[in-house]
Amino acid sequence: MSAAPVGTREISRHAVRAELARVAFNRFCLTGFNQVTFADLSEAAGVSRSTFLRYFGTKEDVVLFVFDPVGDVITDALDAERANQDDWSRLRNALESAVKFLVRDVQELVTILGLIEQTPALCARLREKQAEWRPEIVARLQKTTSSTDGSSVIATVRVAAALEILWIVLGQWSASDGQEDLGKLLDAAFAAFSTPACQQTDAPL
Amino acid sequence: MSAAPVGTREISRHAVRAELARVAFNRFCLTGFNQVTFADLSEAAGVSRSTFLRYFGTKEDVVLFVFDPVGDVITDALDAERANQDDWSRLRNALESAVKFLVRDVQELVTILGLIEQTPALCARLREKQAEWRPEIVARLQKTTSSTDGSSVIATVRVAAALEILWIVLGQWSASDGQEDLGKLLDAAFAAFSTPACQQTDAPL
DNA sequence: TTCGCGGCTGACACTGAGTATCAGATTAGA
DNA sequence: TCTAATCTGATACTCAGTGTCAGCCGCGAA
Repeated sequence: MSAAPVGTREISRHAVRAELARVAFNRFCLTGFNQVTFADLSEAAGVSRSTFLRYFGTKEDVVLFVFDPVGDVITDALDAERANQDDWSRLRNALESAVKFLVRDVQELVTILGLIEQTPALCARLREKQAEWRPEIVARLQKTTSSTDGSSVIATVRVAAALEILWIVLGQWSASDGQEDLGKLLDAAFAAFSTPACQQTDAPL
Repeated sequence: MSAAPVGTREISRHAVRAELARVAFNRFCLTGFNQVTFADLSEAAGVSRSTFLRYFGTKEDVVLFVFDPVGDVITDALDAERANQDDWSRLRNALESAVKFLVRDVQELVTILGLIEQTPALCARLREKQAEWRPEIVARLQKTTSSTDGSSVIATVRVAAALEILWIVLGQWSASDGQEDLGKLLDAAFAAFSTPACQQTDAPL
């Protein structure tokens, strides 16, 4: 599914990319995203500025390229779901797949999320990626649904809401230093739609 | 509430800003946002590049500054709501205030939304503004609520979902060239949360 | 009216992101 | 081993955005 490196060239490229990102990430955390230039990064990594820029189109991508597969992860998980569940359950479970994919090293993810949170440019770019994922996810959510309607406002809104939950939950989780259980956080977040929406805003939990 | 120009200096500044934006907007629509440079804009407007940049910090703001008051409009509308309504109703009505504020000239707004839609940089910046509004809106939504809980996941999710609806509805509306009724579109969008969330994704409408 | 002050303007210089090109080194694969 | 594709570093370029500075304009006080 997600760009399995097949040729030796691809393997090499993938490895170099990871190493460059690793070196750069330390600099970003140390000095701050905006303060670090491509000249700094290339020097620290021991390659030319040209080469560094060839691996990452923009400075934001140096940090955010790890999120690229998330869109596919969600759509695939949505397909794997048994279709006789309601939209919210399917989305919740798809989101669980997404966070499972992201949480390989807890400490690393917490650090990345912290860096993103305090850097508006990174937040913005991440939102862009999120917007790119949405159409495909909407299509998959509707595909297994009986009637395929042309105007899919409802599905679009639900997917958009679910993707918002993804970042809200990850924010909560990283604020707790990765201690809280992501499954429970997802449940608590989705409760915003299942609870009777009375003026009582708080979760029973 | 929203920056009423008081001194003569403020009035002048406001007027110049509007005129510069007007001239620039034509260029953007004609040539495309990314193709137009500040040099082009300043020449077209008859001022120096320095002056133009003093009125708008970034090229994105030349287009998007009209959305700046929306955050305040929503929070104010939320306060004005009778508190004995449920969260979704209050948010829906607050959003109606927002779209009413935005729709002064239908054709103009449709054009702006079209320009934004086909320019990733503008989408991203608009999302940033949206994220800036959120905390204050969440606070207002909870303020009039009986128990003020510290962890406000539910309220945050609901506000995030509502703000997503804002752009989804505006997108739908501008796709119909401003023909469709925004109130009905809002209702249809919020139905994503009120309908029983069965696998039937489509709106009864 | 004249003076002085604060803000506006244009000109200029500068940093840094991102694009494009090119010659030479390297490597995959026949 | 040979060839062609690819990678690399160097260089030059455009443009966004920041900062500075001297001159100008309008406004209030003397």
